[in-house]
Amino acid sequence: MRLKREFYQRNTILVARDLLGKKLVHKEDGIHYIGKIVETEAYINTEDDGAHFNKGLTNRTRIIDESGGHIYIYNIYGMYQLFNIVAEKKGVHGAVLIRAVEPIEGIESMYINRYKKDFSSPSKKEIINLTNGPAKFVMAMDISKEEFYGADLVLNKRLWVENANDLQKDEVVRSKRINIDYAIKGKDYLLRFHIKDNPFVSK
DNA sequence: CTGATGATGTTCT
DNA sequence: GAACATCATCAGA
Repeated sequence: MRLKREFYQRNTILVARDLLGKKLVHKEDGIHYIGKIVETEAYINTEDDGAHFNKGLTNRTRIIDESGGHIYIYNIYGMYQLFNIVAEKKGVHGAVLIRAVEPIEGIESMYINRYKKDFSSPSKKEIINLTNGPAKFVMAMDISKEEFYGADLVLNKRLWVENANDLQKDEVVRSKRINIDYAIKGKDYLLRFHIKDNPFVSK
């Protein structure tokens, strides 16, 4: 079952935590990419200098105003795209960055997308490196800004999040977010969540 | 294994 | 013109 609107239209921090263990699905030309979400970060509001939208929306961030379940993808460092899920009700601003997934299905295609070579005798290191970072899994699962900026995970035919059983409380680790040293208010907020001991969590 | 560095271009000031 | 929610690669231990 895909997650419904109600899941996304909640407090951003709860959405970030509860996305752990759920499965991101992208269907494309007969290829079925599935990745289990193992690491997320919440970006909240005007009290959070780390959030792109803390001083109001711009053309880049306009979709954050939409209801929870929409997709916010943006370019970073000229060459990468990062994947976020909008949270909260329409008009309330919050988003969850997906930082890493564990490959479940479509691994062979992910391998070709990442390394541009045939899938034969891959090393364990190469498999871990497929999806253990926010730009890496986007490349592996062939998700693009052009195609999915503003898409709705509740309704979209080719991209959604599949429900899964809740994790045990002791499987979830909460910590500070990564690479937002520039944020004055928000740098030390504990808004990063990951699955304990999962090898695909980013370094 | 670790840490340092360069790539690269959109967005915002 | 600067900043940037990153990654691949390389040098050194």
